[in-house]
Amino acid sequence: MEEDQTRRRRPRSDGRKNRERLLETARSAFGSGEIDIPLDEIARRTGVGIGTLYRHFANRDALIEAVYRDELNRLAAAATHLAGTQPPVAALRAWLNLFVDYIATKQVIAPALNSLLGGTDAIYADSRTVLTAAIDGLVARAMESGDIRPDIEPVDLLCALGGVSNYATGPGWETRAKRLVDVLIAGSRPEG
Amino acid sequence: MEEDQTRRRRPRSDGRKNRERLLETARSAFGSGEIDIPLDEIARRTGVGIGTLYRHFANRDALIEAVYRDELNRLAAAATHLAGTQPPVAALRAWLNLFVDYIATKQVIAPALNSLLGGTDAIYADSRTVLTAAIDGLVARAMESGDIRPDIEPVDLLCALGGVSNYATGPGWETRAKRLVDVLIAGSRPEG
DNA sequence: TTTATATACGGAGCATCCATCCGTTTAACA
DNA sequence: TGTTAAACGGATGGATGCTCCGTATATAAA
Repeated sequence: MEEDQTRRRRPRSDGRKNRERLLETARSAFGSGEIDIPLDEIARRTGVGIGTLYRHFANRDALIEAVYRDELNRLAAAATHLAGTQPPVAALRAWLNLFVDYIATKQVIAPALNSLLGGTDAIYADSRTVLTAAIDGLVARAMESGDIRPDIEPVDLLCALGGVSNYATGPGWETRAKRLVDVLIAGSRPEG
Repeated sequence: MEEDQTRRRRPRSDGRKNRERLLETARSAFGSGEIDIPLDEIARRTGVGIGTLYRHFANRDALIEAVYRDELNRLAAAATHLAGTQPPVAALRAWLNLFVDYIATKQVIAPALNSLLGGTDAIYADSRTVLTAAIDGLVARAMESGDIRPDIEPVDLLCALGGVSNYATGPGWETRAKRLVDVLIAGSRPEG
């Protein structure tokens, strides 16, 4: 009794629930610094089998992506809001600082930035679109107003900040990253 | 028959030779893009046992470090040379571009930048010293001449470039990194 | 309510890779 | 040439990612 492909059986309740519980376990583990926690351990803490984890998330990156998808969306929303309430350069600066804060609190995102900013991994395609759209919009606005050179590649600003976050660990990290925001913006102004 | 510790038996010829051959295999593999090649495979291609590889190199990072130690030294020497023959900012710019070239040709160095620029790994202590001394010297010179703000952390420039190299892959990569060199230098000039 | 079946579950098990250990071999030195 | 420190090699253990498939169950139809 094969129905039309478009009309599918409703997702099973236990499936949705386990997915949510896995996400919650991962979020908690990542948030407390256990960025290298084995996937088996996440499954164990959730109280499900490893097979269940893999049915919901194809691999580690997919899990990370799912954990941070919401927050990335919020970051993107902040860009829209800033663009509507602040002058171009101020908005860009504020958002870049937000980006630094975001990485600072979500350390697990740093390794994932690889796939997020530059990778070809299809898993991150959506999040990448969201993130690049945010920075592109802010930079484009600043270019139109003439405050930023027109030959800047917006994503490179994020790459640079990601580099400092990735390579420079330790206490002074955030300060250095925010100083780099200043340098980047100053260096992106039109010459002369 | 314990001699003085300072007078030791000469290193065995097969030992030195195998070490060199392992380095050569690794250099060749890394250079052709096989940056994730298993250590077993490097041993196999060299025609030695895995135990031999590990006697010469404590782990993967140690091997990478050995492969690139010479070239890092050459990069550092270039900094000294540039400092002696060019005005401060020109020297800094030229060296940062060299740094980009260096990463571009030795892609394996990108993952290793982690330990190199910011890690606490003792293996990289020497190379890190060499590299930071090079950039510190160039930046200090430009600060003295008043061409660069005094609050810049020199290594952060390398971190930023490393970020672009790490996250932004693909054909246009080098161009983007070199444009970032311009942005970084422009943004590092004194305000006003 | 009963039945049929798509969907989800669980975890044993395979594959990969890093790193160690230890019995055997060999080059250096007297 | 004999002694011995140094090097060899690969079996092995441990960690982790991911798959496979028999079992269980929620959902929808009868």
